[in-house]
Amino acid sequence: MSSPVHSRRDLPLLDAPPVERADAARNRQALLVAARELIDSCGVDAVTMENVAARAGVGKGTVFRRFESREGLMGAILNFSETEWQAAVISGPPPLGPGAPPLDRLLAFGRSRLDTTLLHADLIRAAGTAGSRAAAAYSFSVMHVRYLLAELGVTGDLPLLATALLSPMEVLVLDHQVNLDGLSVDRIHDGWVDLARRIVAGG
Amino acid sequence: MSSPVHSRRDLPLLDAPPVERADAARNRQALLVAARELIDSCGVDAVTMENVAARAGVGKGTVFRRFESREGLMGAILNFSETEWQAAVISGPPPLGPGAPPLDRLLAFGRSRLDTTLLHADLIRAAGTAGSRAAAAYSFSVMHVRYLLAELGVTGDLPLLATALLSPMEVLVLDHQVNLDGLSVDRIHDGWVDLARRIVAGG
DNA sequence: GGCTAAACGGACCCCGGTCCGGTTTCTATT
DNA sequence: AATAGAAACCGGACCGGGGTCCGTTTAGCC
Repeated sequence: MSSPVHSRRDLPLLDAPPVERADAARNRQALLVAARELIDSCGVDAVTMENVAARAGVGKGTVFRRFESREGLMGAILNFSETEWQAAVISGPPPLGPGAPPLDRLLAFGRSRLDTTLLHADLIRAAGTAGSRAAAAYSFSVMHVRYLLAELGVTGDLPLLATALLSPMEVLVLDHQVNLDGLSVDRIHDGWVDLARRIVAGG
Repeated sequence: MSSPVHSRRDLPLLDAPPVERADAARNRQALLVAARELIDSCGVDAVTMENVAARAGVGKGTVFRRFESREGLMGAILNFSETEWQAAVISGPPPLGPGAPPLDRLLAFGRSRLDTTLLHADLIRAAGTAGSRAAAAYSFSVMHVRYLLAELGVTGDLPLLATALLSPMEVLVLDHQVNLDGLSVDRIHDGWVDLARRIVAGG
């Protein structure tokens, strides 16, 4: 059935992606680069699956095989940008990073997340479900806020309280407030700080 | 230039919709009915602009002229369902309607909004921007919560606090919690009550 | 070099959205 | 009441883009 000697590929070791073929990996890179360039030069709307494919010199089918859907592609690009931010939260300088008191960290997190969301608004919107939530970014935020709340001695259903702090930062909500209600970013931020204060003070 | 006697149509009286022609109104009705039937029998996904048009016995262009877009059509249908709910909030029996203490009303509002959102989840999602927000439904909710908060003596940026209470009820958030995180509706509700408590207690 | 599993590509389908020439409704006028 | 004219409406051909499919090619392994 099989030889007594196994090459390294024989044990999947439970790695979810069972290794990607070289050409596949090359194309994935090329596609990400092509998409990024398109976004930078012509905006998110110019990112057509056919455009991206053509620019990367591959067929349309390949884009879908690598990224599942347009949203998936956007999600992948977004993830790249967000990783940087996550690093700043995990190991950057205080007060966003570790080293400052929990409350300072929480407030810094709020401001930072607010700015980042607005900065990537187009991308997040285009990434749909794979955008703010589901993707790594969201789980990470929940985890982090939850941790800070615990650190602050807040008791209760922490995951839900974290959601309460995070959901007002959803693109949809922010978009509405900024573009339709005409609220300033500063005011929104102040509101969020107040919300955090009330939640923390609640014990 | 014009006769000294004016028929009633001569003064627009600032009515936004300058009156709809009879056939147009008839088609609008027919289209709404057709769409509703399609949703009830085959689900939201079966609501194709062409399907709806065919079932209503009109051309595709007509659907777009009446409802602007698919999202617009969904929004129109949704609005219909939501009107009922709004009536219950404004003038229904307590504690949801008037007559109960503000806190009771607020909590009843939370539960009711939660259930309603989940009930119409498909529709709200399909209505996109015209769904939970922008549409009448959203502004109404903000206004109502704001009013109840004022009644409860809460001070601060009331519109933002209202948003803080409303944004955890967005379909996107709820969907994620229920379908991905596997949270029960009751737990989400309890969490919301706790959130309301903290916000009100904050003064 | 030969074999298999995976990747490739582009033709194809479906649906949302646009457009414009023909038709219907409404009002004013006789 | 009949009619003329214009504004509004109608329909369906048309377009672009997301997503699927399958016959063909290629990378990786023996």
